[in-house]
Amino acid sequence: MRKELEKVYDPKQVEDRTYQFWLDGGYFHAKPNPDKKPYTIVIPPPNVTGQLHMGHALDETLQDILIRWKRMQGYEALWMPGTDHAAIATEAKVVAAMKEEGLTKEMLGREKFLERAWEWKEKYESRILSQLKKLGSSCDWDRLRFTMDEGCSKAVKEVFLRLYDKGLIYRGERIINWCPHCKTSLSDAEVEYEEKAGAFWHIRYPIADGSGYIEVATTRPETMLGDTAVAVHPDDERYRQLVGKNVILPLVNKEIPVVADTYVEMDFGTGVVKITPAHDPNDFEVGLRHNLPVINIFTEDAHICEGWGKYSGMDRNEARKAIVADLEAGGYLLETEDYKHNVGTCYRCGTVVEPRVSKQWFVKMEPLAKPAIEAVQRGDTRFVPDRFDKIYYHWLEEIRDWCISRQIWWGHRIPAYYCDDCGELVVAGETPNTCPKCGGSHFTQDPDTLDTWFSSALWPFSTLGWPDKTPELDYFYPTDTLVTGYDIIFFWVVRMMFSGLEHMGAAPFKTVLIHGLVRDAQGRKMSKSLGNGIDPLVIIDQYGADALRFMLATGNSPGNDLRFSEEKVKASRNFANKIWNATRFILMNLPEEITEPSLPAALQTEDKWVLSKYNTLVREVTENLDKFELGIAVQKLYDFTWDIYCDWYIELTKTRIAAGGETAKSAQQVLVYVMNGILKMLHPVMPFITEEIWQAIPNDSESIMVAKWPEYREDLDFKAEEQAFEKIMSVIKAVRNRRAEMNVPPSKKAHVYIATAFGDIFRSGAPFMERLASASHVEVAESWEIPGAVQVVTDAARCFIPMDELIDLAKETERLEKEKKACEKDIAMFEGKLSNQNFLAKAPQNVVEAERQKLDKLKERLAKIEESINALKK
RNA sequence: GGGAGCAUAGCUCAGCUGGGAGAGCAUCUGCCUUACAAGCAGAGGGUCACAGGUUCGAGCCCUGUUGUUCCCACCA
Repeated sequence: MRKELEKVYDPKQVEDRTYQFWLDGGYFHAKPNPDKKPYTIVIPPPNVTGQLHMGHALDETLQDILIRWKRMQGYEALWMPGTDHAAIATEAKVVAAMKEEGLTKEMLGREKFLERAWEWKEKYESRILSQLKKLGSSCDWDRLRFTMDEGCSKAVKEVFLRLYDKGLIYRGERIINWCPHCKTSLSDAEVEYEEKAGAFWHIRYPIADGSGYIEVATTRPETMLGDTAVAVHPDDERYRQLVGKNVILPLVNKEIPVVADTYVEMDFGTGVVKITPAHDPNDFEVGLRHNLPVINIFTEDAHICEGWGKYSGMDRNEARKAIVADLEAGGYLLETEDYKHNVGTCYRCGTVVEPRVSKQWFVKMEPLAKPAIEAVQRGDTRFVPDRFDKIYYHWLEEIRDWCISRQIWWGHRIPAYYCDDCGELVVAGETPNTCPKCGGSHFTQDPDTLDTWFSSALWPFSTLGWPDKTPELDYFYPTDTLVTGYDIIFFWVVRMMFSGLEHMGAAPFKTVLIHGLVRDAQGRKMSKSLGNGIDPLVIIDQYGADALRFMLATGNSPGNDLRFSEEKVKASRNFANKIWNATRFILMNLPEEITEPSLPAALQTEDKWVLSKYNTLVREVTENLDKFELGIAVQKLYDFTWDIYCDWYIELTKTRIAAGGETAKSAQQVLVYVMNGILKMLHPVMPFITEEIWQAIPNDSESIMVAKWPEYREDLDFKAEEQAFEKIMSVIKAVRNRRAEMNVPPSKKAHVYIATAFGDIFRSGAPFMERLASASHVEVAESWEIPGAVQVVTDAARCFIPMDELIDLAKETERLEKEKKACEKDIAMFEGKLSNQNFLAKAPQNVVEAERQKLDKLKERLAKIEESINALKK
């Protein structure tokens, strides 16, 4: 007995059960298989801090579409899953949670803190994994990884040692970006610049010899405590005589020199810059050039250090106010102008970053960046859309050394050790036994951890077992497609590229498919602070995962942002229901003997029409997917399924099914065959409903997941039948149109007389016209003379519908005259084109031929309209 | 300061290598036609931002302009 389907598709009754069915079947698992070609995607590992948001939903949907499609095409398709420890973000969350209990990191100590962090990880990792499963993601869960698991940690350590040995990792005192809230250094990529309203304070610095003063303009008066010079441009006539003299630093009452440096722009501000090497990256450089002292005035949380009198202990904002007030009181403040400027903020917490001089670990980027640029230039890796390669190049060309050490506890600890006796630095995989310098035997490990992106950079090979030589690494690397948003090209894509090239000798992926951001209905970025985020799980609960996935995949093109709209989800849900009901129709009276999707020996015209259309669809959808045009592929599937298959073909089969016998059976076979193919092609986008239906109709595999992707078949190319059947369709459409214009209800049937040169085609199509064009009876002849009938004209036929009571002869003539005019206008356009010698000479032959055919059809139609007008006049 | 994207129906967006402008939603009309009212059959609605150019032919290619969004950049 076949399964009965409910009247309305209910995702809730299907999704979890179906997902479990797939897990039980082991369909997600991939392993090295010499008989198959590999296809690999590594997941951008979601952070263990968070939960699934719409951006993830989009990212995972695209990946799942690709991986399911390739799996069906016969590839050994591996989707490598995992999560990211998200160093700073997670640590901040754990600290915040501890704060509620009145605890701090220091109170707990490193070890206890890490225990808590691991507990956090377990809890939130399992949450996000279950959310990924709700979406239908077909990840190989047996291979689940975590950036801090044993294997990934081993890879991280190995990479650090290798780069250090090559001289590509070094430790140095530099000015770096410091987040006073997270209390750690940040890399350049982790700083976001925001335009903020500020002020430009003009301050008088008296010249030490009493000869007057010099006017300095600054946006950061509070840092003046750390000033160690004032700089002017060497060519600046105004200040030339002051270079080499000293000025007195107000409030501090200390003499500092005036130096000349080309860094200063003469025509900006006053042309005089105060130099604070400890708290500004440019000033730091100037300081190096002029051998200026570096005076750090801030604590790690951006409060003024001890030793600055009443300012000590103030945070930087309080200090600014106090210092400005004191400058004013002392007569040093000349002017305050409003000023907008870019301020660096921490990408995790939004706090204004404080440049700070400190000892950090760095990766030397130039030698790594070069091969990464070349790999894309060579075409080893391709961005889709390709405009992103410019962004990629630009960033790598401008790249500065990467600060990789972080002053937090949650993360990979830096494998560097310092001798307790002599301070000697030893970089090693584990604590050294003896100091190579002094022979001491006690060491302290560097307290810092690595940038979270240091481990994600290795993700495409660390997850496959590197540094060990595993069969997986050999088989699945390089991976095929990386799917990610443009917002993390710098953080992640770039770093995976140079890491893969450096350590594996090959770029980590062939294609980088870039998608945009998911925005809200008003086009705003979804964010926590705006509270406009939409929880994918709520949408799944309401409309089903398939509807959400379909919505995310459709009407979207690579690299572009996508606006989330519940309306579109509803439309997708309706589509799911449409397929569901089409299946119910198939099953309603499907004979038991049809047990597999195969075509009947004898095909009728409409069968060939639908099969030929279907065949084209197969070819196009596959081509679109090959080109990563997922949105277009999905749109075509939608159009075919709804319009061609449901609205036309199913309706056409009804007369045959009602008739019963062989004709019914063959229609049902075609119905099953085409539905089978539609389901396969829709499966990557709508995995749940397609599996559920697959199990209910005749199929050829135990799960649609492992069904074979449809292929184009020469023998299903029926161009002639397509054209023939479209003649019938045009008449049906024209009659419907006419009736609708006249407000004739479908229940009012009418005779239709068809005058045509294609008698056979129309005679065979008569039953369809009866059913679909409300014809009580159809008669076909070469010509008819039926006075007073409503006339409908296509290029292939004239139709007469005797509805005397409805017809207004004058109006009918007027309408036909209008049609005639429109037709003549079109003809004139094509004739113009086809009489243009240039067009004939230069346009491709097939285009000319196509235009000629269109013209011929129009002429046919015009002739028929004229006949009809003449008939009316009689 | 440099770079990029976008501008197409009332709204949200497709439109593949240039060949007579599309979808969903919304609006209007008529239908409970035994798969589906989450549906069916129809209709209206567009100077494809603007100005030039290339071409037999431009929504698509080139140049410029305007509007808008974003990325990058050390003008204190």
